[in-house]
Amino acid sequence: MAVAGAPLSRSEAKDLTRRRLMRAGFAILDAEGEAGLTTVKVARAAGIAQSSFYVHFKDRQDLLRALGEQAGERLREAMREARMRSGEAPDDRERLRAAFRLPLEAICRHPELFRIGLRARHDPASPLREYALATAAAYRAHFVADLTAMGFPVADEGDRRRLEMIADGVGALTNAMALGHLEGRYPDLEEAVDVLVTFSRGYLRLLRPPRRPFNGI
Amino acid sequence: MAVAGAPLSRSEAKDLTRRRLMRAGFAILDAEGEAGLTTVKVARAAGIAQSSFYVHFKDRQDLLRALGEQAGERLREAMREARMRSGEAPDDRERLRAAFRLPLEAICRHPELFRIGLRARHDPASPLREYALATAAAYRAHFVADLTAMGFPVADEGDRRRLEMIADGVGALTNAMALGHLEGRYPDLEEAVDVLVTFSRGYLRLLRPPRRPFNGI
DNA sequence: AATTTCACCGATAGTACTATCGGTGAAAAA
DNA sequence: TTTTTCACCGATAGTACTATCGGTGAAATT
Repeated sequence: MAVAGAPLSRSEAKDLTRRRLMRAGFAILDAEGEAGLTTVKVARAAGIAQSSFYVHFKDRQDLLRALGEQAGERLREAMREARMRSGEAPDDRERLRAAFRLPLEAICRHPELFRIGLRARHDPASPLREYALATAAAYRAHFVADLTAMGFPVADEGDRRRLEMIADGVGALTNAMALGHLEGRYPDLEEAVDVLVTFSRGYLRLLRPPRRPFNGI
Repeated sequence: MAVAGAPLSRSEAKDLTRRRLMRAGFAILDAEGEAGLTTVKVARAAGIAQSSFYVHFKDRQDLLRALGEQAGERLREAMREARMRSGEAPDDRERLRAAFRLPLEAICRHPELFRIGLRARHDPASPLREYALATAAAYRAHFVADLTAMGFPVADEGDRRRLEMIADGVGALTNAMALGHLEGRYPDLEEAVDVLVTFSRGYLRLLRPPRRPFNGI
């Protein structure tokens, strides 16, 4: 807690208020869904008048847009970092587990962003939808890159599509395991990693010898 | 088209109107999401006055409840039927493919119910949520039963949970493939079946010899 | 034939929210 | 010090929707 009232400049104070609005927006979105996010609620939660909301955002849609953008950025950043770190594992077996564990941990570190994205992805009316789809696409691209680096055959259009489908499947599996963990059904994250490894044995049979050093899945 | 005005009894006419409201409700829910479903729109689409909506449903929530219930019933029924039919295949290989193909086809026969359920499942404020969760649970139970029948080891609590997790994963994979197909990314459903078979090779290694005749996955 | 029932209608009260406007005081600029 | 800027406020017009009410006519019942 602050010792005394900090001497904030005007722009610093405004920035702080905006951040409070964003934080309140995420909390409401997670707890009550998109329909529950009103200018009245978000302003009250941030400690300002409803009308002052419009000092920071053009309208309600503008806030949703900003929330979607930030959520997408943060999740992609977390996923990117997880991918970087999966290369640090000592051996192939641990590297494979890390390639599954780190994204799961990244998701569990931001459960509200994950849930919000999952919801928005399927809602045709959501302004957040485009960001949710972009995040899902980035996730898929991440797995496609990993599998390609590991020597997954991509000779023709059919191979290419199969690769996309498998990457899509790995994403869906990861989401399902993360959701089960967040909902308390799968208390041990390591068991979730086990299951992902089990499924992966199916498609890893398709690999050719790697072209360049193993860097992920 | 009807040759002339059918001589409907009063209760038949009322039933018809109610069905029109339900049909309109599904269409709006699919196209615009839950927030887009208003008594004004659904009544207009069904060709009655907004106030007459309340002759058929207690309130807006009551309609959503009825829609959720019916969507869940229909999807579960379609899935149950698919499961029955997967036993008809000539050999083990075809039986496995049928166990993946038939649920996919069942989903693709009711794309709007599938999308509505997918959305509601993640929305904390949705009255449809309970039905979506029930459908997902039934789906999981279906796969659990199949795997158990095939000889999946269930010695302790850990085995049991792993089985649940794998069933959960198979459901997530099926949904992902169905969604990709409905969105036009995976035009050939047979390729989606291929991918599901590929993933299944991972967990089928865990099987013990089947206790009773193969009846599914 | 007389009476009752009821699906439907238009009108409207009530509610919740969005977005705008003019005013205020303290920070920032002059 | 004087002037300007601007984040914030309360008030409120406007919008969209929910749910109720009394009335109506044709079907159903008597």
